[in-house]
Formats: sequence, C-alpha cells, structure tokens
Amino acid sequence: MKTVGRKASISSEDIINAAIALVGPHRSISSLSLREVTREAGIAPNSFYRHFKDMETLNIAIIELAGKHLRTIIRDARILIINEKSVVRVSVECFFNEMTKPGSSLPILLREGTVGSGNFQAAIKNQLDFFANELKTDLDKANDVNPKYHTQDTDVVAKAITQLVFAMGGIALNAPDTELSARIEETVKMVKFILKGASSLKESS
Amino acid sequence: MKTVGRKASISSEDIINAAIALVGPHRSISSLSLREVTREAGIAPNSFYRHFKDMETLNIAIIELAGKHLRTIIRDARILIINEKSVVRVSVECFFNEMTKPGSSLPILLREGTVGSGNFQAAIKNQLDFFANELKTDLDKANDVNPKYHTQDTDVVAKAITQLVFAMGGIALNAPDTELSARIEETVKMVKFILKGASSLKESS
DNA sequence: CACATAAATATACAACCGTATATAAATTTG
DNA sequence: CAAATTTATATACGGTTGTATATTTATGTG
Repeated sequence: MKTVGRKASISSEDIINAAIALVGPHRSISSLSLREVTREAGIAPNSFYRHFKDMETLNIAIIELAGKHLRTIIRDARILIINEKSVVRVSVECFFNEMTKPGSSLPILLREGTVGSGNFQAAIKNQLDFFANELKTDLDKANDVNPKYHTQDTDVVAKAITQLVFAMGGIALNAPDTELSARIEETVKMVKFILKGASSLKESS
Repeated sequence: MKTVGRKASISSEDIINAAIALVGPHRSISSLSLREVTREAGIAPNSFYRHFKDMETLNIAIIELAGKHLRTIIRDARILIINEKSVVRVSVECFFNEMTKPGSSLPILLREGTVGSGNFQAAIKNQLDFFANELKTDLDKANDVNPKYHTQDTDVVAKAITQLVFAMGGIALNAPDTELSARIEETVKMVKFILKGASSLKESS
C-alpha cells in the first residue's frame, strides 16, 4: 500500500517499545501518561494520535503483543519436551526464565491482571484464555494417548494451572532474583499436585 | 489521651471510607488522587495531612484493614464448619459471598496484587501471607488429627490454595454476577484437586 | 517545478495534581 | 476571660496532563 505525502519517520512499534521500556519489570502499564510515552519515544505529544486513538488502545496493543510473545515461548518449550524431562518442569522453567529476561513483555501480562479499563481487562483475560485453552488441548491429547491415567475436568485443570503459574510469576517478579529457583520449585510442585489430584486411575482394558 | 485545642471533626476512618467508596468494586486504589479522596470526604485537601503522611500511607492502612476484615471472615467460616458440610466448600462460598457484598473491602485485596509502590506491594504480600499461614496451620492440624490421609508440603499447598482463591476471586469480580456460582464451583474443584494431589495414603498403624 | 497530501511539530488552554504558607475557628488550660 | 494549642480551611504556586488548533516539513503526483 503506497501513500502520498510525508514518509512516516516513527512507527507504532517505536511507541510500543517506549512504553515497554518505561514500565520496566515493576510499574503498571496503565499508569503511563501519554506525554510520558511520547517523551520517551522522542516525539511530540500530538504525534501519538497518528498511531493510536488513546492510551487504552496502546495498552491493549501491548497486551496482545505480550500474549503473542508468550504463545511462541510456550510452543518452543513444547519442542524441548521431546526428551524425557518432566513436561511440567520444562514448561514452568521456560516460563520463568523468559519472564525474567530484561526487556521481556511477559511481566506486563502477569502484572496487569486486575486493574485498568474494562476493555483493557478484557484484552488480558483473552490472552489468559488463549494460554488456558492450549493447555487444555494438551491435556485432552494426553488423555487420548494414555487413557490409563485420565485427567478429569481438563478445562478447570487448565484454568487452575494458568492462574497459578501467572500468580506465582507475579510473585517472583516482585521478589529478589535469588529466590527465583525456589519459586520455580514451588510452582512445579503446585502444578503437579493439581495434575495428580485431577487424575483418576482407570483399569486397563 | 486528652488533647488541647480544637476537637477533631473528621476521623481517619472517614477518609478511609471515602477512599473505599471511590474505588468501588473495579477501580484500583493506587489510582486515587489525594484531592479526589478529600473531595469525596468533604474536607479540604490539606486536611488530609492531619491524618496520613501521604496517599501511600493511606493505601497501606486500607490494605491492612481489608486484611483484618478477611481474617475475621475466615474465622467465622470455620465456626460454620462444625456441621458436616465440606470444609472447602464452606470456606470458598464464604469468601466469594463476602467479596461481593457491596462496600466490602475484600475486592481491594484481590485487585491490587501487583501494582503500586514497593511498600504498598509489601503490605499486600503481608496479608496474603497471613491468610496462607492460617491455612497451613489448619492443614497441619488436620494431619495430626487424622494421620491416615497425610497432606505433604503444607506450606506449598497453603500458598497454592491462597493464590488460586484470590486469583479466582479477582476473576469473579470482573465478571457478571450471574457467573458467580460457576466460579465458586470451579474454585472448589481446583482446591480439592490440590488437596487430593498433595495427600498421600499412609497405611494405618 | 508547483501542488496536493500526509506526518510531525509548535503553541496554547483548561483541568487537575501535590503541597507550601498563611489564616481562621474551635477547644482546653491557666 | 485570655492565652495556648490544635484542627481545618483558604489561597496560591509550579508542575503535569490530555488534546484542540494552527503551522511547518517532507514526500509523492500532476
């Protein structure tokens, strides 16, 4: 698509990156002001409107980006699972490691759970649901492959694991790095408890 | 303690109540401005300083109040447990019902988990830890009373249940009232999964 | 080269913010 | 009653915010 007129010198991504840089690992994204973001991006306040209708729109875009990021992470993790290490451990470790990488957008997803506008909330819920749904699919698949150990209520189990991992991730973010591995161990244990509790032994045919 | 001078016509509680009224069931407490709170309380902006050093101090006070509230709720729930209904169900129902009462301070505790200043964060973590510790005590006691079913890692189990219940509570807050009972059922299931997963059958003596 | 068009900026404004300072009102103590 | 003391208010200031309007700058098209 060609356009007539002046060439764009800044992109929407620049603004998004400025916002992400500003929040860092601790601050809430919905506490950012429009002027603050444009200042960080090195552009005039009004230039913002060329790219986003308002801050809520920007914030939602960032959430969706972070969600996309998360999904690729998890898919990559699944590939690693081919060898014999525990599925749970590999996934949780992957999640926590990615989360603590500097500049990661994952923390935003963990932190913003319950504040902000209605549309913003809905955007986050969406990403969490994505995560939970992929997890449920995995659990259902496992039920088919190995019907001996059958996980009941895979939807509820997936939701529980999702909420728990995200909550524990949020805790780890606000704790010193030295505790990271301890939080990982706890989380692995928790997830295993849930899976074990939801699995019922079926007699083999 | 007697004081000399003009009698106080507004109390710190009035300010706290104004803040709670402002946030309602959805808004974040750390998004409140000092002027906004004093306006709601019907006092001059500067009068605020007679009662709190700054907004952070007020917010922390509110968190501690909500935590206290929560603890009495849970203790009351335990009393109801004397009859034969499921401990888990009674507790979860109690938690969710109290949470949805208009004017309840509980939502604040559920919502503010991951935003705000460092001291504020710490105050919330404190209340969550209180909750988890009381739960762990209960689990340990149950282990003593009935050693046949033994719950392992009561600290991790208590933490998991706490995080899960709070997260599900936060979800329920942002969902239509009609879904409340569904969320309760899910939460009960989740908690039972954790407990079942963490319990190992020991041979009786 | 003009001209149209789009992008980015400059300027400006009203609203709100936290809070410093000064003043008024109410109450106890002497 | 007068003085002291505490509470609450009034006024004011500098800063930030979102955004409306007008203007400049750069690009593609005739």
